[in-house]
Amino acid sequence: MKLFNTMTMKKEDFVPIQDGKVSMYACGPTVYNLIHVGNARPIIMFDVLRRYFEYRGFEVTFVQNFTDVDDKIINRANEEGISSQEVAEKYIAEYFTDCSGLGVRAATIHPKATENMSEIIKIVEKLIEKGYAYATGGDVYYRTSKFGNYGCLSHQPLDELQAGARIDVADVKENPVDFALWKAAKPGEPAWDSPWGKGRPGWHIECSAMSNRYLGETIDIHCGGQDLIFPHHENEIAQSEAANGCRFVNYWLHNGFISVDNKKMSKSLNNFFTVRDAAGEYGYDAIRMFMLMSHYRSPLNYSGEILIQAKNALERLSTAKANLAFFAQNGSDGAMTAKEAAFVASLSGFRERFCLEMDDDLNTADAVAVIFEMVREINSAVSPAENPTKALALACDEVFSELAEVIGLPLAETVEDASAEIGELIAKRQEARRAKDFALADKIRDELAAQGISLEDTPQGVKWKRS
RNA sequence: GGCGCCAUAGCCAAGUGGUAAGGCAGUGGACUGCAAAUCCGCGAUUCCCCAGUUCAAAUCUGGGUGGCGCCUCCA
Repeated sequence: MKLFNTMTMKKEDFVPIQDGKVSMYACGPTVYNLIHVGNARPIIMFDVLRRYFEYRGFEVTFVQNFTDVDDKIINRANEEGISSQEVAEKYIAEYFTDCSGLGVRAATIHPKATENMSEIIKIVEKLIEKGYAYATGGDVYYRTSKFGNYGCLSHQPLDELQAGARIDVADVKENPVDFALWKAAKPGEPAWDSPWGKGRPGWHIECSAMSNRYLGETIDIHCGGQDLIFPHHENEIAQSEAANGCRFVNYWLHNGFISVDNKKMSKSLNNFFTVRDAAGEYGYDAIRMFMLMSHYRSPLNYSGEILIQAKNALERLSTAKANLAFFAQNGSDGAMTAKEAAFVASLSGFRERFCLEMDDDLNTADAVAVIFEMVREINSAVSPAENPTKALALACDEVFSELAEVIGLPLAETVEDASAEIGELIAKRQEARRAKDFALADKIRDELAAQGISLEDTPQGVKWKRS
């Protein structure tokens, strides 16, 4: 499997540290708000990566943290007159609600910054001991000039960063690029005891601490959005590698941005759409499909129109799935015909192509295309005209479901039994059709449509579904 | 100023040297009482522009144009 590594700017063959195992760390949300569609991209795409590794037989340990102490959380808490912890708990719950809707599985471990204070303090102490950090007035800063590789991930030399860095008035830092590891407590803020007095961790140290604690000194994959490359991931490298004296991460993966009218979707530009709102209008499934239909590193422009396109595309796949479920129940009995068996055998070609695409830096756009091509053939083979066996429908569904599950394709659930009331209306309409009373038949169809139930007349009888 | 990304049909989007996947929308046909769904067919002589390398370029090189991102919290 090849993955594009931001560190080397190349697609590289993935070689795990331990055979058959993958350790992954993703920077999770700062929990002070509902997530927006841009935030959803890494959440969805790295969920796909994790699923694909598992599909290929790897045992994956996936850690995603919650940043539950931060300026923004504190501000929010002050606005609402509740504690930071209450804000964090509320938005962690909201986060899981959205993830669940998006078909994103919970990580193996979801650690919180506030539950890792002793780990954080330990690393800061180690950095001070080794000369990579200095304490001043209750704050602790990282000494970037001491870390020779600073800038390696963002491919920016330290002097260029210095030229561009903001310099605060009366800054206590040795170098404008130095960043806070520990911040002295201000009145009214949540604070923890430390060797430097009461305070709280800086913005970057928690990820180094939690990655180290739950996954070890060197991990296989660290992922996140491209905007985390600098400074967040750069700083994590500086912290972890200086503290441990070894490589921090083997593969750095970064997703492209979602934009709106070609401007990056972001909270600061206030041009964002929350996942909650977008899902309310188009459905969570449309959001996931929207992401799956392009490559994770490509820029992607968000619009209502494109979510509708994604929703319609998904509908085609759901219809196919429902068709298979129908024939699994209503197909003919007995073993598959020779022709059917040959068709089922041919489906393995789609599975192979799907894997080739996924192996190529997680090309979900092509993987989805492979599924569409497979579905077209399945629709031909498992159609009323072919009088398919139940066995064929089941065999096709097995392959289809297998591939759909790998990328978490959100397919609508299958046939449910019609309620007595609906069944009666369908029967009444069939009677009218037999009597050539099409006006009545159409009237009943319209009535059902008004209830969100659409009918299809097939040689095998009437099929219905909720639209 | 430094670093980097993007430009493919009406819309979305793969493809990074061998002659343009897939989806949405549209449209013609089959099927249907009519629909819906499905299936079959149709749509880029061409991949922002110009020059170059090559037997061969959307793909490589150079130069332009347009758009975006990071360098400050940000997925």
